Amino acid sequence: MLTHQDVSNLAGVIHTLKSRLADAFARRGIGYPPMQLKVLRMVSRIDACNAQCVAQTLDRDKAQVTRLLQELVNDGVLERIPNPVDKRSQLLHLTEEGSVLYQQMLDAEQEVLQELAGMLSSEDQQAFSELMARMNAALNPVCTGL
Amino acid sequence: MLTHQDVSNLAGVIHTLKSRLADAFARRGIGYPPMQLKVLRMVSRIDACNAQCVAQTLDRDKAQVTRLLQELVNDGVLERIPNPVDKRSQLLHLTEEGSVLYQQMLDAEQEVLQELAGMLSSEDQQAFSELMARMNAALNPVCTGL
DNA sequence: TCAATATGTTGATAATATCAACCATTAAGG
DNA sequence: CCTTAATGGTTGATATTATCAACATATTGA
Repeated sequence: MLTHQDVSNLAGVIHTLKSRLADAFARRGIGYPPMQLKVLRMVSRIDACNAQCVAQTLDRDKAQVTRLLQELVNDGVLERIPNPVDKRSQLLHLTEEGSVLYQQMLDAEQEVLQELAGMLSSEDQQAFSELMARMNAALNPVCTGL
Repeated sequence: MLTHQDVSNLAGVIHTLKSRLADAFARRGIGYPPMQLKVLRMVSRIDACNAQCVAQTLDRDKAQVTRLLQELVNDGVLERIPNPVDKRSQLLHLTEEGSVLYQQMLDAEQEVLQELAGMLSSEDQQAFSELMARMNAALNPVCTGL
């Protein structure tokens, strides 16, 4: 039986992790909010990634994604290159500056993950990992495995 | 070993559940966002609840909580009654109208929880429940058990 | 070709969150 | 007591995340 309490606990965990990630960004002088890490991760992992890919895999509105990408492009973190096979879209990729930033964000994230891992036995970590994969795959098939 | 993927999956689950809860609210004509369910739950569960209690148990900024409560009080969902032992704070409680609304929200939430539960074996549900309780207790000691 | 669809942008606005300044009350220590 | 610090709450300003509708352009498919 699942109860609201389980979901509240889940939300509480995310709430805390997000806030700690923002702190870890701030400590490193990273001037972006946590969402931009998700965006950069998609851009860096998806081959021939365009805005539509980002929106779909993150399950976010395309208008929101447009604006997130615009900020990163304006700042020189991402570049848009014309898509040879579709003039409507552009392919996204990290600039050199963007790669450095992305790595800093990953370091910050790693720090937070370590903290979290330190609170759980390795059995719990294992169970958590498998459960989340199953749950997310069931709820959100598009977003899995990136 | 915990990875970003685990946390991304966790976040994806919450993202989807929140959006489904908003839909379930809309289907019932509930004109409040999901956050207000959290607020009403705290008010209804905490004995002699004031704004400070809500802020602390939800781990939200007190300014945010002030505004959430204000909307509910203006709409007649909540009442503030003077706290006899502290003139700075007021005790919050649901009006009759508020109790009806709260129950509708719980019904909507139950609908979403059923959907989620339908995707998991009862072993997974059990494991999930225990794991979330442990993780949230570790990360966020104040918020547990409400 | 022409209609439907896909990609992306823009405008408007809602929902969630953070921070600092401030007021009134209470608590704590001299 | 009296002063100072801490607590509970409000307000203003702003950032972050999210949603919806309208639009422009390009692609696809009948």
